[in-house]
Amino acid sequence: MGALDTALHGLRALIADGALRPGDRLPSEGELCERLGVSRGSLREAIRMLAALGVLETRHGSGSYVSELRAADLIGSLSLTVGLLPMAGVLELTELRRVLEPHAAALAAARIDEDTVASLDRVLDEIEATTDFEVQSRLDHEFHMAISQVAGNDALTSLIDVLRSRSRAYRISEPDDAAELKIHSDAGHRAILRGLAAADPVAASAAASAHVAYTEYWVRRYSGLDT
Amino acid sequence: MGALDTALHGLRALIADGALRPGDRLPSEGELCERLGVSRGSLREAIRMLAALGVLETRHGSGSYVSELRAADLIGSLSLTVGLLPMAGVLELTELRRVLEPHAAALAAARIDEDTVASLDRVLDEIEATTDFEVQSRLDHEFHMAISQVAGNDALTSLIDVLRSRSRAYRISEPDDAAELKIHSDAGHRAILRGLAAADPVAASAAASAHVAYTEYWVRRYSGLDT
DNA sequence: TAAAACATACTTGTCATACGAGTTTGTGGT
DNA sequence: ACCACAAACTCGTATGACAAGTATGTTTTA
Repeated sequence: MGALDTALHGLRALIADGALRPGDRLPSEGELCERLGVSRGSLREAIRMLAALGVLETRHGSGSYVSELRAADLIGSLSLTVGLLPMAGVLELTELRRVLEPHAAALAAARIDEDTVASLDRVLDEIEATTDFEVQSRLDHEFHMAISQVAGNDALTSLIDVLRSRSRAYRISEPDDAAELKIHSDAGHRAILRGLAAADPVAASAAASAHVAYTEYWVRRYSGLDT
Repeated sequence: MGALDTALHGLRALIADGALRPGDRLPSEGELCERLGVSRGSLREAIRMLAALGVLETRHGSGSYVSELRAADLIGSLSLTVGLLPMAGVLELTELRRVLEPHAAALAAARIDEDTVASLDRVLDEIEATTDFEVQSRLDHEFHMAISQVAGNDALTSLIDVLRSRSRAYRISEPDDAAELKIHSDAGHRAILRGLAAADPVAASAAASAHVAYTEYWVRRYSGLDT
């Protein structure tokens, strides 16, 4: 087994065995090198791998720390890479959204309170009022994230966030298309919010499903992958 | 911006811009160092991060290559870390399974063919016949992965695999509990397969949902987290 | 006494160099 | 045409050195 694997599995074992718990500071690189029997370069490569996966966090001059190991954070580590997926992969992810977002909407409908409904209503007012694409995109993200947060599962929220981040990166170039998209999108948002306000999981779920399906339609159309 | 970030974003940009496509070999480390203006150590740390996330693959003596960038592979990179989640996180993931596995079962019911049904039937025969926990675990995994593969979305299969890998790691210590678990588990598997064989998405989905719920019951019971 | 300023030790960040290990390639011989 | 082999190239690992940032304890100051 190479030095990098030794360091990687050694560090992972320290966490898995409970010798290092969430929030703990790792021993210094020098001490870890001695204990694991690898050079500092190999050790640092292993630390970087775990940091990329959301398990460790390194602070310059202070040390490396075990993260809180929340499921949402580990899932969030995918956000760096989903932006690299080719179009075919984006469609696979959109299919996951077609399952997860309706589920989140259904859960949210059962738990949402009046204040949150009012808050989301104001967000939709803003979206409908503006023509700035950047503002629309930001508020759209805010709307959907708020819903999945109400659903109460942080891992679900993080996963939906990661999946949505890719579709969000595209923008429609044709003015006519953009206008059509906005009309349908605004209507879809209102339908979702009606379901939430009525505490009707079935209605909210159906509206969310239709909303994702409509997104998928545009992704296919602009990627030239419709069959 | 530090040298590591320079290298990381530089490499990512090469892929995002299409200068490097899936399967391509990266320039040698020496050349990349010159081009990006960082030392070899910093460059290697960046390469390791992308490798941990499933974007790059390095072969000793040959070079580093861009992976196929399949959504399933990127999601699979989580498998190294989900094993580190504390129990509370496992329950969050189980809730995701309660959405995804029924969905996969429903899709599979609409697409499965007779040969696959027969194959799964034999797998269940084996599971029911053996008392070896390791064999049961392996066949159980085989059964569930086959179903999600039939569903036809590799990203979904990979995600379910990652989520299941954590629950799979536990084993029931009490003999009486293990026997009870096996009886219910075997019955659950049969119910799922009946739904698939009948090409009945609703039945398959409901059976899969019950199966995951039962798993969650045991996870809660053995983690002391039931409320 | 309390607070601010400072010096010191410690930790991570980066770089340079060297050599071992594995792969690829081209060459020469059969 | 095939095989054997050597050379060149690539990644893997180790070491040493210094810069940059942080934490801590001490000294100075109000």
